[in-house]
Amino acid sequence: MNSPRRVTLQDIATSVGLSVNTVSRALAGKSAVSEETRAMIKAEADRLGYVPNTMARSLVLGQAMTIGVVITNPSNPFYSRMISAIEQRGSTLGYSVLLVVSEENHANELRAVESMRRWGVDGALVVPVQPEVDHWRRLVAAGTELVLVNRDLPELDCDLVGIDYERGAYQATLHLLDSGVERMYLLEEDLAISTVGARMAGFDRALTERGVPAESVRVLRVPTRRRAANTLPWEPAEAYELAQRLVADVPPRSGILVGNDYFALGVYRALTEAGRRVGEDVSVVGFGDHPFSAYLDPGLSSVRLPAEQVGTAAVDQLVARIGRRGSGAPRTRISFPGELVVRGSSNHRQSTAADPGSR
Amino acid sequence: MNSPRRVTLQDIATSVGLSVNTVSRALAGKSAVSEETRAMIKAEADRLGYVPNTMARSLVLGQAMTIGVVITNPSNPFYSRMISAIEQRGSTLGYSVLLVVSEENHANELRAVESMRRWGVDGALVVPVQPEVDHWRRLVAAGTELVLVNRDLPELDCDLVGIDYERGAYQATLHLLDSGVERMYLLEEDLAISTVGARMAGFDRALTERGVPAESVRVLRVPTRRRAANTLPWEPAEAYELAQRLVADVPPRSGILVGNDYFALGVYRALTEAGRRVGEDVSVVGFGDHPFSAYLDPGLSSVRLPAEQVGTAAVDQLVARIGRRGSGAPRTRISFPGELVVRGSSNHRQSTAADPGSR
DNA sequence: ATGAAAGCGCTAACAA
DNA sequence: TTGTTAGCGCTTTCAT
Repeated sequence: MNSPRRVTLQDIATSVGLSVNTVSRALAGKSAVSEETRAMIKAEADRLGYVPNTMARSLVLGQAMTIGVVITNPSNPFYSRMISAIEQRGSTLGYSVLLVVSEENHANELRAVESMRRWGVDGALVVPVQPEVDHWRRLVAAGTELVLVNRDLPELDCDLVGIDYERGAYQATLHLLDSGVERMYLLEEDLAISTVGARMAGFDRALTERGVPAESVRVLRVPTRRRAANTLPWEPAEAYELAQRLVADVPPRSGILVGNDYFALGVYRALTEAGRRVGEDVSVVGFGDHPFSAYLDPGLSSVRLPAEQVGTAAVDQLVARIGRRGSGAPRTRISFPGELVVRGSSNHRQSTAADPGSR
Repeated sequence: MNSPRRVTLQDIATSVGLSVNTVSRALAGKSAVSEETRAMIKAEADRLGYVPNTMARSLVLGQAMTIGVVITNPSNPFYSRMISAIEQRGSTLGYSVLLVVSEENHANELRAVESMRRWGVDGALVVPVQPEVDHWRRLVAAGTELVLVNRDLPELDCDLVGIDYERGAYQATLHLLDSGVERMYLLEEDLAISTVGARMAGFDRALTERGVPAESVRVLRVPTRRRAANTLPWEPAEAYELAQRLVADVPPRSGILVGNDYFALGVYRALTEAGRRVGEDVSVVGFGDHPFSAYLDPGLSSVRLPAEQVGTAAVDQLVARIGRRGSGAPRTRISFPGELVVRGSSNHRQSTAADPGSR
């Protein structure tokens, strides 16, 4: 009933009548062991069910073989897909993943830093909550390699792997204007993060380029207060309420760009309830191409974000950093393009819904 | 530039001119230290920026202070919410989370077991992929406490924390029949997992209870093959294709119960394209109450699943087990009820959409 | 090719 | 109250 003590190198050594050292080298595939002894030792290790103790190994080697992952909100499909990719890529490279969820909460980030330091993780992949950087600096100062993911922290001098939101927003805005939109709205998250700024910049650039007058443009921030402990920070409900108030103002030939597809849900409902038809007199484009977006009616045009690529590249970047520990290599910034997927919500010319197979 | 070596107990000891042991006890809050020395040591620890080395601590204590979490697919909102809850609850109780993502893939589960054993995690929270249990047995035999989450493994004698899907399906089916449905369809995942079986059982129970003739009932399995590496295992696309073929057959006053809300997306589209109106001549009810479900048009009725409660309870159960290590306490099974949320998709009597605020 | 010894950073038993 | 010793399981000198 009671679980037997874990098998150690010592157990194997005793069993085969050799020293711990030899067993260690045999199992590690080092050279200085005769092939027959090695085979013998391996067989015995198997027989006893030996599993190396990572903690002991890490302690002596001084490397944890672990990367810390600090995510704000796994319920965001973008992050959940990223987590999968990170974990898979990490394990391929021999790293385990220590996960901390910040829930957009600073206190949890402090907790994360604490945890990373205690474990002595080799590096951390971080989606930061706030512009504040002190705690991250502390982590870096302690010798942990840090790679920011998706959100940038200008004050922090370290690698970033993310998305080119500026360009994504630029293209999406152009697309809306090209499809005949005359008035533009931008609904954005009310968070002080780089992604929002980038999208706003791209939005502005497109408008300027096309000479859209300022009075035809409105930027609105969707409150991100939480309704309850278990709700998403980006509630469609918030966008819905905001859009409800907006709807009366929104003339035909309007375009609404929203910072994430959840917001589009609220906008759809507000418009539908007001008797407006999305994709006909009002166009909507979102960000993220969430799993549901292709299946809304009409299908939601959205900027698809390559979450897996970001996750994989982030791990690669981090592991590369770990490899050349504290070499002071200049910081790298990788950004992947989003891909605008056009569907019925912004397709004035053709009124049919987009092919769902296209997602 | 180069990161300084980590501060150890030894460093503090040298600095204050005491032994490592005293420093250890002072910092651990043990009794046998005078209050002034303790204060002095603590101050020095702070000054030097001491952070305890968890690995060293775990190695000597023989407990990893870590729980392994094996999840099939974080992109499922149910699991992503659960992951958050698990991580938060775990950290409250002093446990870190080592995450492995199986992606519904057996090979990844084997990898997970390997990883858990190497790290010597104190316990693991597992959403199993397959009925096969050998590898889990191995993990348990190695002394790791195991709690199954959401999906049961009848052959494995260990704790389970999940959802009462049988009852959820039973109630959802009764609800459909009560709203005037005469023909019933069940679209289920094509996976050999307990949740599917439970929902089918609940479905059958309701039908039997109401005396619905067998010829008025059809159960269909939605293929779960993956279209590409980055797609969800539960593609709305699969449900869509299946529903397309089904639509011609589906008479008015039909009810469709689907195993998860993603499937409902495909069903909605198929019905809409065929000119059928969801919630009028065909009712649909899903499972999971995903974030988008309240915002579909009409709102999707769905059985809400308390993911956070499941996650929290699972951690509590696991930690309790860890506390009474190998005491051979009989296995526990906790299941939380789902809550049917009725919206426009199954509300024949009232044709208006449900209040979106209700989610 | 193999073994002995030392030590990673920490805690626990036992002395003093 | 404090210090000494030993050891968690492993790897890495340095001998042999």
